[in-house]
Amino acid sequence: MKNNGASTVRQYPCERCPLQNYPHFQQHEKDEVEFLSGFKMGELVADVGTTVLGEGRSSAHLFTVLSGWAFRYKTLEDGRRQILNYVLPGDLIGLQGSLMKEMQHSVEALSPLVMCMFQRDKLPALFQSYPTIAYDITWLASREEQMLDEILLSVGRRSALERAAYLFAFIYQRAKSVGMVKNNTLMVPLRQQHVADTLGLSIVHTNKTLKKLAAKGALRWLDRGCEVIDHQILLDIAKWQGLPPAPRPYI
Amino acid sequence: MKNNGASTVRQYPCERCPLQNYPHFQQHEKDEVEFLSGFKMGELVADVGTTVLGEGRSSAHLFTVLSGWAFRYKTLEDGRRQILNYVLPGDLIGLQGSLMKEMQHSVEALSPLVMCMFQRDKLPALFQSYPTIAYDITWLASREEQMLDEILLSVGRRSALERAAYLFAFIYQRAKSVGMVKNNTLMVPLRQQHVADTLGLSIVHTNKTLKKLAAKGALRWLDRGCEVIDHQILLDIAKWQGLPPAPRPYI
DNA sequence: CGGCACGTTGAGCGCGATCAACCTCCGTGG
DNA sequence: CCACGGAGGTTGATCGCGCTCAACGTGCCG
Repeated sequence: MKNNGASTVRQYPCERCPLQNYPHFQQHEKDEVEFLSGFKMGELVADVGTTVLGEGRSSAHLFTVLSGWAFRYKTLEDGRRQILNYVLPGDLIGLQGSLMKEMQHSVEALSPLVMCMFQRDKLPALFQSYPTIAYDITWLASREEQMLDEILLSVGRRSALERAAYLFAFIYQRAKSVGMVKNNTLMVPLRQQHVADTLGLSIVHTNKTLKKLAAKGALRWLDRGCEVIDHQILLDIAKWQGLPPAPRPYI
Repeated sequence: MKNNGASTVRQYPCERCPLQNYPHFQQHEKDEVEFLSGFKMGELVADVGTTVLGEGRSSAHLFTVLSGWAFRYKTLEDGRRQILNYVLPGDLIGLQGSLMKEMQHSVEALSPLVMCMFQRDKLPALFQSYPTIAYDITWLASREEQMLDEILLSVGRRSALERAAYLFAFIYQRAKSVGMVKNNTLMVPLRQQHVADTLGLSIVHTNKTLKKLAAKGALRWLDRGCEVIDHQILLDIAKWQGLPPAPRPYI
């Protein structure tokens, strides 16, 4: 929950954007890259625990994550927290804050986070001059909505075990598409409290549910975070067929 | 769940779009209205129970609801259903299907539904020629995401009673902004099964929860659907401050 | 008239919450 | 160097919200 664990640098020019390396991502035309170079203000680096964007604040910026993990969440007045979704490389954050008056959710870093920072004011100009990029932004907003649909289905209608299995299967697939899976294994930098707040469960019951998943050989809980070992078991438990593999844009 | 309860007509020219009448909506410039006139293919009228858009199908169209109620939902393989959100006049449906390969959720009419139908193919042209409308579409997508965030928080972290109260307070506010509230009272055309599938509860428990809300004087359950009487009580029970009132676009 | 959709109510059960210890690890300060 | 405290994880006991089962009521439609 730190607020000052952030600093700005400029290390990656858009022509050598690290996101280019993933086959899942659609590449930009030369003129688009040029425009984006001007749209980009620099990079923001955030430590673990830093609140990148805060509910109620009006965000002056729009970000694309270049590397690292984060999560979006909301809280009720009495402190109950719901994690809405996780943020991985290539994901856009702060769009709501750029379009509406203010953010209605917060974003916190789960690992050291490198973000590409854009100027909110220039968004209308982007829509004017680069309709293909505007289309991509809309696509990304629509994808976020689609993910939320799935998550809501899960929280509303799956049992605790199914829900947990879905969560890790979902994260696994997304992480795989950005090269984070090594040897069919993925390290997920979550505390059990994060898992609980994602699934809408108590910590105690989350702990017991994770033990069951571990007993089935799907994952292993470690010192800090957990390791997804068997993706297929998770899919089976969650009765989920997985994400449709499709190329996706980024900005 | 009918599939054929739909027919097309063309009754409202865009210059006399019925949505113009609501002060909540931002009006279009003349040239935008002209373009939208060409983008619009006609109107689609659907009966109660008609599946307007189906999960897995690729939708050839994009719609704006002109009048009536509908809901978006997803189901698990074994039939468990989760209602994701409700669709009211001014809301856009089918955007996911227009941007991605296929729809990942279904939409069903809750009342006779009149929709303005647009051609999916022309969406890129819209982005090319009318960036302000493109911006509005992105705004609407972002608003849907924002609503889902709230709903997910509710399903994940609120008790049954709070959740039910939130649902009706939320619907009340949205309906009010499109002139559906008369005498501080709103008729909601839902069965208890819809409420249950929205809240992630069983029908039996939903029934008991609604009785409690009725006992507190917040609403009244009728033959077909229910009547929201006291909005403030709902807000109090849900511990919710309500939606920030803001002008919104439509297309 | 039967059949169906929808709502209502009570009984009992179980999933997941809460309470309460206790553990290990680790960073901090004496 | 150790003492201490806090964060995170583990485990058992008990509670209770919400589920399931079951029966019955009502109004509507064929």
